[in-house]
Amino acid sequence: MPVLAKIRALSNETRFEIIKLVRDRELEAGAVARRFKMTRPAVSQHLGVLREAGLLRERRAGSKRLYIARAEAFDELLEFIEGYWSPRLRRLKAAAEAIDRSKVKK
Amino acid sequence: MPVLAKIRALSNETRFEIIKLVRDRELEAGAVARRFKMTRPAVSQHLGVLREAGLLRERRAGSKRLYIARAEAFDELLEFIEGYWSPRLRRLKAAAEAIDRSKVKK
DNA sequence: TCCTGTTGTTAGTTTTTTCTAACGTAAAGC
DNA sequence: GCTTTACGTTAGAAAAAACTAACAACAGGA
Repeated sequence: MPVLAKIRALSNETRFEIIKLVRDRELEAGAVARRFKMTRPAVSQHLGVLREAGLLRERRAGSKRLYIARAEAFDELLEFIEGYWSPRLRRLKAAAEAIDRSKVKK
Repeated sequence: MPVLAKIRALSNETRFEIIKLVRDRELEAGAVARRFKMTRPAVSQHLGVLREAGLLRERRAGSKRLYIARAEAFDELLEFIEGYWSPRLRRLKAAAEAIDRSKVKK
């Protein structure tokens, strides 16, 4: 599942809030829906988008469906940003050290 | 500048690619535009969205405009995800240790 | 079996985003 | 001053996303 799909899924305010709700506890679909002003089917679709992007894990218990954030997804996001950013940090650090060396030579 | 605005800005494929282009070097607007199939004004608008969200720094040099990724923005993104995720990790770790202790007692 | 509670799915509308085409601005070179 | 180069901005069309209303599925009792 590509990283961009995860970012896209998080880019909607409702979904962004849902993710906060299910960070460290399972919550049933209805309980999630009750937190928002919009209709329950609308929230259900948002849950579908988050699940499709791999950000949510769905578990069925009787007629209920329980949702919770998927650890792997957030690790992947973290690694992506670190991977994107750290090469630049290394480059800046190397540049700073090169400047230091030239100052010492003077 | 809120984190959600940054995520929204990154959620578009073109903008996602632009950010990669200007990670560790300044690039003029035209050079960025030439990399994409769409018209130059369209890319200019994308640059505007990224700048507005705080992901890009704009510098004027004569009639040219140079863009490069803003370090602070990505640090903020990194901190946000870490801040969102680490409490859960702590909780899971504590739970695992509690189980270990109960096993030892047995 | 019939009814209720819990949920997803689909059709269709509204809203938002993305794009192009045309125009405006400002610096640089002649 | 005139022209060219390098851009941004605006208006409006096209495409995508988000929503509601109506319907379908399915488990769990009475």
